[in-house]
Amino acid sequence: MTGTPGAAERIRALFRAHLAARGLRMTRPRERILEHLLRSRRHQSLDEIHRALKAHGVGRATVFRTLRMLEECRLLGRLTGTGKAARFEMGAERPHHDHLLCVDCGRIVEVSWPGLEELQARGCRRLGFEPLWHRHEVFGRCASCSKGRSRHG
Amino acid sequence: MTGTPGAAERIRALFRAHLAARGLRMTRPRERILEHLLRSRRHQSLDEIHRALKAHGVGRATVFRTLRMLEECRLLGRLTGTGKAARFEMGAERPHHDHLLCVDCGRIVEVSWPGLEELQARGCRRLGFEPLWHRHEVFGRCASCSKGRSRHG
DNA sequence: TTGAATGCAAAAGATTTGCACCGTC
DNA sequence: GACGGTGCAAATCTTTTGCATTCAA
Repeated sequence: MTGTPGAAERIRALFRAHLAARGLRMTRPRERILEHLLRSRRHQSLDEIHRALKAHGVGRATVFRTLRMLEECRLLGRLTGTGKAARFEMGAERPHHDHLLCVDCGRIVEVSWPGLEELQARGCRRLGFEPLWHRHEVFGRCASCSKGRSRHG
Repeated sequence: MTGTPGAAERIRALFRAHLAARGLRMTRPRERILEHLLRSRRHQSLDEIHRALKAHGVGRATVFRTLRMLEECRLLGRLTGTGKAARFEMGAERPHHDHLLCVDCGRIVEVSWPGLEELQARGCRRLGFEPLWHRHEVFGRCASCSKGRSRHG
């Protein structure tokens, strides 16, 4: 689910390194959360992740705190979307990756626009702004919803 | 505070039209909220706007509902930022307008990158995605915070 | 006069923390 | 034993709604 093979290993390693670097431990619940994120579909909310794991005795607070950690080391990205609860996705560290969100059906399409990233980087540089990460969400209608609309008015 | 002179008139007119179009009324509180947004600094939270107007008897719910209306007719934009409460700004209808948010000092810089918008439009078109609006927030360090950092380590 | 609009207060949601107990080094 | 980790439940913070009353057309 994270694209290139080996990406998962890399993410596991990076998270372990992040933990080790500050004297923290890789525990069973943390492992479960990470594995769940690596194997299941993207863009889940905290609540969905918790529901999927509570049968294994993983608490909401632990999910919350683990997600925060993963965000801190930039392995996890957060989407605001149109709704209220934030949604998460692994692999936010890979570059050139934005989102198109369909306001009709809720579908989320991921896009890579390297030219755009470059432009952004250049623009920041010109202002002396040091970019760390970004959030780029385009709201609109996906191909099929757009089609359905123009047909029916 | 909205840039070009005449922009305020235009926004007032558009809001009135939006209300009229659905049989709603321009009332005193709504006017006050709109005027406040037009004259004061951008990027205020619902709470800040309410605090500024409650002395005039404008309630929190009214601010909330009016902001929602302004968002609906795309006269108001919403920033998610890093914190919890959303921040708002008038004039989101003008194109080519993104945000750089300094994670150290909280400063928000507005930028216009027409090339970027164009690239985005082209990319959407290629996918049959019909863009309606977007949110583009770059998190990082502004020039002065960045400078301070490299000096001190 | 009539239906929309308002402010208040409370509900509903989402996020975050305190704490007593558990597990690992 | 010390210290981090955990789940639960409660606290906090934000967003949203119900309702009796007021107001604009």
